[in-house]
Amino acid sequence: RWEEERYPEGIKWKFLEHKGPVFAPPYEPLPENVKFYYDGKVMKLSTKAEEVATFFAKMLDHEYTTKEIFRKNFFKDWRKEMTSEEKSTITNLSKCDFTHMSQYFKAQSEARKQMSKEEKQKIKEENERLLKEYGYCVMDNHKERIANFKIEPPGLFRGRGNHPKMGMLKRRIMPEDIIINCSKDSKVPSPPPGHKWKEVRHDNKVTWLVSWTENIQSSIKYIMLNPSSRIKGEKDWQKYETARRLKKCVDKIRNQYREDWKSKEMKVRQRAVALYFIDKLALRAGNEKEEGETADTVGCCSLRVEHIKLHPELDGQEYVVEFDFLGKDSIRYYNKVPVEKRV
DNA sequence: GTTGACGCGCACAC
DNA sequence: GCGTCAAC
Repeated sequence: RWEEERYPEGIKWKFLEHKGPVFAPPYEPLPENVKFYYDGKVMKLSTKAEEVATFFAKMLDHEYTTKEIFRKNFFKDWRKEMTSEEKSTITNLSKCDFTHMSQYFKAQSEARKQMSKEEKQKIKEENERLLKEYGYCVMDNHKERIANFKIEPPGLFRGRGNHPKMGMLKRRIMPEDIIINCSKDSKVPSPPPGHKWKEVRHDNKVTWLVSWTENIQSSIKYIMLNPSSRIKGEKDWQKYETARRLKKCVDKIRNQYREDWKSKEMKVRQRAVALYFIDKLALRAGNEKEEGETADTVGCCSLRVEHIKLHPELDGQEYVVEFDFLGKDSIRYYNKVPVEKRV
């Protein structure tokens, strides 16, 4: 049907109406009998400092709370949430004892498992109510399922692999952070009482309903539609169309890069070798990354000398390239590949 | 050079 | 959460 009623170039929809996001539940302070200890002594934390402390307490069993970078980043961000009094007392993370808090959360999760049928049913019904109210939108005469209408609660950033920002505080997203996208002729969702949206825009050249900027990488997060939606299905179909078009010209591309290996220009030869490896090994392209902002991972075009060994001969094979690098998600790629001499 | 808008897949809790 | 790619 997307072939029947296609939009002009770049237009994604004509009408869009939705109820906005569901925010993370507010922080509930710990019961008085759950204690935090500093340097062996009980210490009552302010609500803000306590909330961030609970994030750490919930992760206590994970290995990364022992990692230097994680602890350093966490402590720095935690201190920002403290009162000046707390700040002057709590100066060493190693003197902080979260074990009682941790035990409390374990007991809570046990209690949740032991909930009665009625209590579980109540939660289920509440979830269904939220889904019914916020889980759908109307896009061009169709009611569509939204993929992620709940905004993630605050917590500690982990990241994959050896991430320089692990342990940093992912702050709570507020209505004031939120950009609402909908059509001019739709009913604009209302922010929670006493709050305002950052912005309401009407951009039908994009598919998202809600966006905000996350504080770790300053990257934009979106609320978008479910794969069952027209907009996602159409895009998915186009992707396979691209693959089918590639099938028609892949032989030509392969011949071309083999020709380019012989070029006088080094740039052209390099590009041709990169393309060859992407083709042969299905490597990712490998964009440049900002050092210190992300884990040190690479793809084909960002490989460095230390990731490659060239063997004129190895295990009875000639011209072997040995790859050893951390790729996407810091997953190790290790491979020994015999190639043509010219490569 | 930077950033906005996506698609993908793993880990984890339920 | 992490990558790509095109638009800015």
